[in-house]
Amino acid sequence: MKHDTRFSAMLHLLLHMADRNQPITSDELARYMAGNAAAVRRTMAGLRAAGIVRSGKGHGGGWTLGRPLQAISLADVYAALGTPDLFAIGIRNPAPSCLVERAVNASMQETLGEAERLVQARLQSITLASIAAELRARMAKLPLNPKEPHDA
Amino acid sequence: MKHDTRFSAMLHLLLHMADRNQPITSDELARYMAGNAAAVRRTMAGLRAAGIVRSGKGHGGGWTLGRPLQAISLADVYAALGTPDLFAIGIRNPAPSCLVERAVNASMQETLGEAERLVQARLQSITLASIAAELRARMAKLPLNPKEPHDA
DNA sequence: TTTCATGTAACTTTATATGTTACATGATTG
DNA sequence: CAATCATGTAACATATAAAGTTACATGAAA
Repeated sequence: MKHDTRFSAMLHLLLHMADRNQPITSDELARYMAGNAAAVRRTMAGLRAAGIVRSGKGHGGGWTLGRPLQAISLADVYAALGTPDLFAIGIRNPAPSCLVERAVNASMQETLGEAERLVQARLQSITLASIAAELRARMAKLPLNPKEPHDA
Repeated sequence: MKHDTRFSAMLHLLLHMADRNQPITSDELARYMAGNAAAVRRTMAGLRAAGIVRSGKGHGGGWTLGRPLQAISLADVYAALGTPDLFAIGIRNPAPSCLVERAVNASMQETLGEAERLVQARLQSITLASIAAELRARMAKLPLNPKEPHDA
């Protein structure tokens, strides 16, 4: 089954936007994710509606963050995308009259529901700032590069 | 995103097979799940390879359970289907050179991985016998009622 | 007024489960 | 043995949704 990669892509782009004081155009964002500018605008539209990003037209236009990284949880981003289906598997008939099938549905829904709540709780607890912090920690461990002094 | 309903469908069919001493034909199973006999055979093929079901040709042929309900965990069934993708969402680029994207991937994989382990543990702990037991408990609560037909 | 960039609609492409058709294989029964 | 039944499997069609693509209108900046 084909994956929905919008969530992953948006997180990536948001972090790049945070790294920049200037607005970034859809074209440049599309290059970051090896994708298409129209698709960027289409997907980002939900984030704009949620106040996560802002967009500007014309010269000097493009996309900027709508609020600081620590005020954007992964759950915010996920919800802004319309809360896409989390699972690739699902029940075949949601309202069967067959009691056997109802029992199967109940069992699956219990398990998947619990997993979904776990994911939701995790997404709420992680902000873009957390990921940025982890990113900085990783970069500190890399071999010397011109920008950073050596560390432990 | 379209759901993969094979897991749900197979659980349903397996429980019906347990209710019957006789083999059930693909045609009848297809009616249970409002589906197609060839699709039943195709999907059930994996379960047969795993020893969960047996099939017989010709007169009196059809599908029977390969072992008792308590010896079939939901994880067995899931694995027999080829361990289909659990999540509808995924990372856009599994091996990016961009460090930002790597950090995003790591974060998502951590969360989804944990949820997947939870689901896997649950599926291992639930057997078809557990579901059948819950089903019997539900039926005991119903008003007395002669047999009901199945729906489509 | 020219240029740049978004906003959005419409269409195409792609991937995958599922539906469908067809026929070979093999088992049972008369 | 021959007819019938049911699976085994291949091949192709369909449906759906993300993602790619194209086109053009809108609006802002220089």
